[in-house]
Amino acid sequence: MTQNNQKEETSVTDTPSHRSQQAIRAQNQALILAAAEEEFVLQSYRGATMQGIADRAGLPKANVHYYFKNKKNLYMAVLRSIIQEWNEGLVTMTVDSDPKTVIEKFVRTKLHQAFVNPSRHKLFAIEVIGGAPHLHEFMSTTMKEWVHDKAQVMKEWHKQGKIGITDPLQLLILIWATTQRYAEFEIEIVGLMDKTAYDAEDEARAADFLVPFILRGCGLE
Amino acid sequence: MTQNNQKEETSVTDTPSHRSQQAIRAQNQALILAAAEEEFVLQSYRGATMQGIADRAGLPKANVHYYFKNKKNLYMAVLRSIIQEWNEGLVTMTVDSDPKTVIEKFVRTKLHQAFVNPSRHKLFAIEVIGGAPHLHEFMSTTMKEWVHDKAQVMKEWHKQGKIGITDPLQLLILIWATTQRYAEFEIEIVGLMDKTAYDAEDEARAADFLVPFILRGCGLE
DNA sequence: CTAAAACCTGACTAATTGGTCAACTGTTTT
DNA sequence: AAAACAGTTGACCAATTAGTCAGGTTTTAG
Repeated sequence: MTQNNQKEETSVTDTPSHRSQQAIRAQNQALILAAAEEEFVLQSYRGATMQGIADRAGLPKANVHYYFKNKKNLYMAVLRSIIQEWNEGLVTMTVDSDPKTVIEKFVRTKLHQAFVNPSRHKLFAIEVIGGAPHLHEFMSTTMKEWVHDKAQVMKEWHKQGKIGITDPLQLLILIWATTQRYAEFEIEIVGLMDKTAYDAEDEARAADFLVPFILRGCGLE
Repeated sequence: MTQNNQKEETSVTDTPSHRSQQAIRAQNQALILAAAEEEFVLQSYRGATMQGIADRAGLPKANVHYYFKNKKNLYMAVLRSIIQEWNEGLVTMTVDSDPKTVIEKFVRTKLHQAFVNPSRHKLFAIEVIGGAPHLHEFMSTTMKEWVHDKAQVMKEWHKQGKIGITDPLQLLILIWATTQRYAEFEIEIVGLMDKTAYDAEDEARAADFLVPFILRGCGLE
């Protein structure tokens, strides 16, 4: 498509002639962020075009620039919303918690996030695979603290004989890998299942496999 | 960098004044493929530039076009070499095999490949995450056949009570996810270990964790 | 030795695309 | 009501980059 600033489709809800500027801002920003998320996943940073994002959002390109100064800015905004979700998926885990309960909850939470919002996980993965140039700060602060904290707890569990894992970091890596995989490799997995998209039971099927598998792996149950 | 066709660095081995055309072709193609692999991983398809690949290979851009007609062609050539490695990592697995031995071998092989050649795994992952537009054929033929074949074997194992897994596809997904993760998320994992690169023992550490964990998960040992 | 074939490359071009801007419309405030 | 402010947008520009090509050099075959 050539540089073409046509507005092809007004937003889903037919726009009333009077909208508060608050509402306009919020709606348009959300619209653009969602469009950008999809576009960045599909085309990755350099491949995504501002025009493409604008088209997907149903807005002219110049309007996208009005809300997000430039491409990098928009990309960072998308990443920020992903990090926010990551923070919400955290499970409370103390020395006194029951390992089995906590691990099961953690696996189910992460798996649910993966099925509900695969695009975000894909984008996060692409960023990390490409060297995480925009996530260094997050990974070396928030994430590292959380990991070290939880590793400490799990080491204590092991000392108390509650769990058969000596290297908690490896376990965290495994849990992330196995849960997020369903989002990241959606196309492959769905293809191997001879479908074109996950159906309603696939999350449950994955959970029913993963939870007992991981608990057995940890020497629980 | 502006469009600049300078040759900055002759290839590693000081070029003898006489080289057979066979040798020239082989060496340059290999040089370009390796450079392209790195560049495509770091910048992803659209972000990678022919100039960047040429620079990395130490050749002028026009020379890259001489060996690989165009960018897509070069990208496909890189993918083809990745698929080739995938095919080499296959483990023979029949109904009469010992599940424990086979699974351990499979995990170790995949893990080794991940540590030895992380770039390829990263590129493969980026391709799949982005919807596998160039891998459809491979995934719907070679890969699918292999998976269905192995799933059949594992189902038979389960029937004979040799293994505690009812859904072999889920197990394959888990093994791929956990082994390849060390390549794909190298930066994250290395960062969480407070290093800048894997050291000599990291592959062994991962194997020592993964192999028993997965075997326990399968109800073996 | 010579002609053909293969290889090499600097300079150029056409297309794409991030970003700007000035003029405009609609909303809020006083 | 009218000034000030926020949102909208088509048209434009400068930078980047895939791909071409003509004329060169080196290797090979006869």
